[in-house]
Amino acid sequence: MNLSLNDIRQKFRDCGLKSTPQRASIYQALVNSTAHPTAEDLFAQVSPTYPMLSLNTVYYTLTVLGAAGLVHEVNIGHDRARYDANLSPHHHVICQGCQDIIDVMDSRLDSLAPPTGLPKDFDITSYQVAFRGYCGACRQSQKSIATSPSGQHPVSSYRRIVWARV
Amino acid sequence: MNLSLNDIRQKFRDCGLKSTPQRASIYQALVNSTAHPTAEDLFAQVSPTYPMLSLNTVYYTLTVLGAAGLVHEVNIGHDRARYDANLSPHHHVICQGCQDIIDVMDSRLDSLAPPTGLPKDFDITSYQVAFRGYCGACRQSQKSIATSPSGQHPVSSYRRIVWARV
DNA sequence: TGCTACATAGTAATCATTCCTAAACAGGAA
DNA sequence: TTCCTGTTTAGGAATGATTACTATGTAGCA
Repeated sequence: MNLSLNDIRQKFRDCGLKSTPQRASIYQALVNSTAHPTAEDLFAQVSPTYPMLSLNTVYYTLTVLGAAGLVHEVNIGHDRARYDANLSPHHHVICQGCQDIIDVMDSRLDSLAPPTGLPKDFDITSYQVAFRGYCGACRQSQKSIATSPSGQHPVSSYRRIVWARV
Repeated sequence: MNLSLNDIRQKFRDCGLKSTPQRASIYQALVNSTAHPTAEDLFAQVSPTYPMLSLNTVYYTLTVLGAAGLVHEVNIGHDRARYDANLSPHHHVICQGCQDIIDVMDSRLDSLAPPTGLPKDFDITSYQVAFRGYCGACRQSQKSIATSPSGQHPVSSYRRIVWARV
């Protein structure tokens, strides 16, 4: 996207939000990213400019921006929250290896019929398609694990078994 | 579904899993539920029968069953993991009020075209549609908040602002 | 310029989940 | 049937993301 700080100040004003340097920087970092960063990612990105910045503030800012509708939380798992300032309708492709998220804007996905068999009084407000799979790099490393000479399945390391999320 | 403990023992054997009473009970509780319970829910459900059961065991069991492909994790947010033993292809409707999840089996959703604009070497293995909205009960309570005489927006309580997940 | 409510930062608390360890047990071998 | 071995279980401790609390700072309005 690439909004200037001035654009952002204006946007905040339009939404009735106070504009502070920290808040603007956090939002700018998010708007200018397509990587769906975590709170920690944003913190790391903005920290050099605002060394006193608290991770707490990042969380608070994301909450406020979320309530204002400027930011969405992206669900790819229960582990940690990732954020997105892309407000145009879109969907996601998630690599199950590196957990990278790629935006998908495919108009064919924008008009799915509401599902059948729901309780009558259920009110659908939005939907999203999450595609899962493996990016090129992760397919490579998968293959090398599958054919590794040891044949040792990585499951042995206690708990960290990864399975296909649904 | 309603599998007997014997069916389950057989299923475990087929998958090369040891069958223990705890494991079978946890799996049975999950298979017989459509509520997509959390680990804690399952723990609460099985605990009366096995008072010594540890929540730890529930997590370990879910991990093992997941690796065996008998169980899937359902993502509706980053907060806590919910589980599903329904292996037939299906999608979900999530109430943003009570966080209830309803299974949707609508064959029209089972053959979406792969999205355009992906890197060539990305390998899509599955996808899922998540519909969001509000169930009848939650629509009612929403309405009563919106028209409440105080007009107080619930945002005031510090951090717990809930916004539409994407 | 001064006031006031909201924002920030620091620290502490919370809570789901994972890790570690010793004891118990399932399932195959003798 | 009994024994052995590796897996499973339970308990307690640790981790890590997120939230809560609180004092101080500051944006934006009068």
